[in-house]
Amino acid sequence: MEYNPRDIEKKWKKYWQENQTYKVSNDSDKPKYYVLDMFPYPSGAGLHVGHPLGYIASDIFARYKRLKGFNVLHPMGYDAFGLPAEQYAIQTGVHPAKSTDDNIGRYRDQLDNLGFSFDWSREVRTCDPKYYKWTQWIFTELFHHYYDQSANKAIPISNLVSTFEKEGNVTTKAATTQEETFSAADWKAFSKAEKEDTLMRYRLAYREIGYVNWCEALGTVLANDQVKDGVSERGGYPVVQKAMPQWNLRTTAYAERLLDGLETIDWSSSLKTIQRNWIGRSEGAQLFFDVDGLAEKIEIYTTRPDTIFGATYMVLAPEHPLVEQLTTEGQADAMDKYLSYVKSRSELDRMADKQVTGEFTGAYAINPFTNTKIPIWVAEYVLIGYGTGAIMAVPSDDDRDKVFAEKFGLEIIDVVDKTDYPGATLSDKVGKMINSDFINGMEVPDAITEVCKRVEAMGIGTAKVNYKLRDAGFSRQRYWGEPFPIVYAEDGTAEMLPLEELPLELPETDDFKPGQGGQSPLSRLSDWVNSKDGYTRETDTMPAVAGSSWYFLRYMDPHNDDAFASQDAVNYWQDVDLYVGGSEHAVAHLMYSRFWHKFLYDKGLVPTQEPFKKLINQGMIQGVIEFIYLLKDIQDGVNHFICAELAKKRGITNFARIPVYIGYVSNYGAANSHLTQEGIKQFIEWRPEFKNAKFECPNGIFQNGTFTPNGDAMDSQLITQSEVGKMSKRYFNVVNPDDVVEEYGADCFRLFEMFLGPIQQSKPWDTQSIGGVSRFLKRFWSLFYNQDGKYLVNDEAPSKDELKALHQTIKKVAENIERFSFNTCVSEFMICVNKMIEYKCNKRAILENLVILVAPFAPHMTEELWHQLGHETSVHDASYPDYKEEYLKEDSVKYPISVNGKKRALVDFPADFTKEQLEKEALANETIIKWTEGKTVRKVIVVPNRMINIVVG
RNA sequence: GCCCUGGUGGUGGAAUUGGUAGACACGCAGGACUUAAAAUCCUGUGGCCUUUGGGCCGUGCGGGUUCAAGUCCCGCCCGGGGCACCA
Repeated sequence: MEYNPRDIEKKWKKYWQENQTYKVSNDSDKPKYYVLDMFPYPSGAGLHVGHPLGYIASDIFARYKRLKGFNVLHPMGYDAFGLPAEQYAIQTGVHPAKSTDDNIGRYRDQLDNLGFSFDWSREVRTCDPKYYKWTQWIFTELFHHYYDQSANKAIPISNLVSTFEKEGNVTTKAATTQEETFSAADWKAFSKAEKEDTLMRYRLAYREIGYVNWCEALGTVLANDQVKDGVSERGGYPVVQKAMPQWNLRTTAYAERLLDGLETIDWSSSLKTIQRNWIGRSEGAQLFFDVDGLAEKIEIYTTRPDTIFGATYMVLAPEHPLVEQLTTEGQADAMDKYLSYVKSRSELDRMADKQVTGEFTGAYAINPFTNTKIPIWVAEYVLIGYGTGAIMAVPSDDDRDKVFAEKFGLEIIDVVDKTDYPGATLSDKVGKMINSDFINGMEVPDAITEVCKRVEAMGIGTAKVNYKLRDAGFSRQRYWGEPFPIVYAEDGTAEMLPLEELPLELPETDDFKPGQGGQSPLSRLSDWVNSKDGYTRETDTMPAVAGSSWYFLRYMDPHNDDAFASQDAVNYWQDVDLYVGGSEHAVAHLMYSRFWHKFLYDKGLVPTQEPFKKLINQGMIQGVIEFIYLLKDIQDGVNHFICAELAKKRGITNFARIPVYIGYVSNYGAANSHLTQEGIKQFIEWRPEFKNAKFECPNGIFQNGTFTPNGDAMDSQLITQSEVGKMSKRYFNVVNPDDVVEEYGADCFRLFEMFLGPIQQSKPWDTQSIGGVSRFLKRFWSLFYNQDGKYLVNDEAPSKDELKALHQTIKKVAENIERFSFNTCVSEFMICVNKMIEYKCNKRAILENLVILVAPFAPHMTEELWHQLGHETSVHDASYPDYKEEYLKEDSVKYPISVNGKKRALVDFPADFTKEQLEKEALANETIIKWTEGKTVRKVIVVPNRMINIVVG
């Protein structure tokens, strides 16, 4: 029998499907293990070879765990709501549901082609009403809860209402934007709308006026990344901030727990760091400065209260509400001028060139500790969105304040002596306090504590923790997303739909363009919007992160219509043991998921605080982009392409780089990648506008269908410029895994992707070495069948060497899988198969085990071989072999013997030699004597089973 | 600027706790089989020197610790990613 991957793979895929080999039960005595992939957004481009990298790794791991006796949950689904489908609908009129469904079909075929062990009976799609019913429900639950900082968890809002009825809001410690206090009597006197407004400031899902990027010309609201330099990325139309009521999630309530939780999970340090930076916790003090001659106080936030004696001026953000009031008559003109200058600067300008700018208000504040008058300035380096939008400036201990003070000639008082800390920078919190009254001589950390105490005693402020993390904007003015399960009463108060009325289904429409004034397309559907007597519906929809924030829980019990998942299912599967996905989701998806999960934990609906115990980021597989050079000067109306090599030689730089479909390029990715005549013809057929163009190569010119060589060149060689970059439709460099599978088989594809290198590393796609992996599979097969198709497997007893090679492989492969080093697993297989070929070993006792070891990597081929070995059940239901130490024992050990750290000899010694014997024999070795002769042996280091080092002097 | 990563042959990469640097594969060179090619198999393959015994150098650069450093410490350089007036 010959190794024919096409037939074998087809055969076993069918078998697995018919036998439901990968169906997983929630009812099992085995320990559970949950392996999850980040589910894909089904884009129109389909899967490229980069997508499966992580899926293959997780599939190998899932299959390995299964062989090790675990009940493994390994599901897959689709993140199916999203903007691309909606944009496609606007362009083509194809309903997003239809295009999404088509794309999913295509994805499914591609995934099936690779032999994954997904339990497809558990598939979820975020756009399925049966699924988003529960996305909507969790949202309503967020609405019905507030975050109680005393209990440190989410509590039903009804509890808060009873507290307000009894005590007002003075006793409650909650995550809220409510600043004014009120008594029980006040509360009772509030109107319904006032009460609702107040509660809104406590809810975990709340509505508030927010700002969106409104583009009048496009008639739509744009996402932040669609706005560049104050204009729309597409078309370059002006974009303004437009106020709109928006739903938000109070993510900030969980900031501390989101930060602390990172300590408990096994994620890469870089990922944790990104999340930590994003949360951006800082400890400091919030305090008030009096204004000279005015009743107003300025509230500031500082992480360095210890430096308050060096606070010689204050700065307000240009948008600060007190700016106008504080500006004196004499400064009014100057201030107006400054504020309009600031307005003229876009976000990008401000980031790009950090000029030191500012203007004096004319007013003075009183430093509460020195009681001196200090000037109040306005400057754009202070941001309204962080802290309180105002700072006390300490030019001696803050770089920005220092630069500012130097430019405007403001006083600088040194307050921290850092002479004991050479190398410490200005921002390091170290040093001894000077010029600082009662804290003089204290170390910085002690001084911070001391000043905080004093601030609180004086009643001018409190110690406070601040976060960079912002609440999550949750409204999108789009069609293709989850509708909010909300109706508004005539007085504008929001009411959540009860569970019985969920899901609130997305209404049908065929017009996906934005509605009036940037509203969602849903706003046009007045029958739907005006739901029942005077109530109107929310027309915005949820963002794509909504559905992906909890999908991993739905897989546990995907068809449950009474709960997002049953408590039995959730308690059995608990959490995700291994999560594999790209690091581009480092912030949004992973932060929201953790937040939702913690909320569900507070409600007692999930048993763990963190959803993803271990997370692996797979690297990106990049593509090679092939460019040809088109000269920008058109002569005689003819486009002129020039070989990249010629351009370089002649120093030509005035060209446009035109990406070419990589299928036309010969030696794709190599230094001499080029277009032959055939390639140029294909290119012209693809881009007919270049039909008459001239293609100039060093060896001739191609034009109008013919190649005119200089000299005797047979074919054109238009060198293309190769560049590593994203694999993307727009660079025409997407490689479809189906094509690779067609040529080499899925098993080979899987093995090859793993063999490329460590899973976390990014690398360009290069099939040059796929032949090595393909050869390995054929060699493996050749242990079972010879070239004439004769079955070779026998029942002879394995030799010592064979057993040793096998058990070494068992040990190494298992260890390598456990540490996600899949590339080295493939190497180990190769080493083992090479040895077995050398030993001419066709013994069942060896091969049977080897088949199981390879099964997670090459599931189809091993299934065939397993059945050829006479088994009736699937190899994927076998048990992983245990390695036995006894087979690995060596009679002798090869010792490198070094003299002064340099290896001089390699000698076999019996494995049971003692240290003394080893030392004696090493010193007696002929080669070693040559190096030690005439010198004194000072020391001999013997590490049993490792090496011997002789120190001479 | 700050934080996180990584830097090893012609190439992808290996070396798990400091203990034989370059496993495994690609590529290349030579050979076998063949009329020939493909496929397959075998041998060699870090650089330099060499009297063919071997020697010297070598993991981005410069120092250090150690009997021993790709691995640990200090100071740089370069690539990738994140954050970026965060008080």
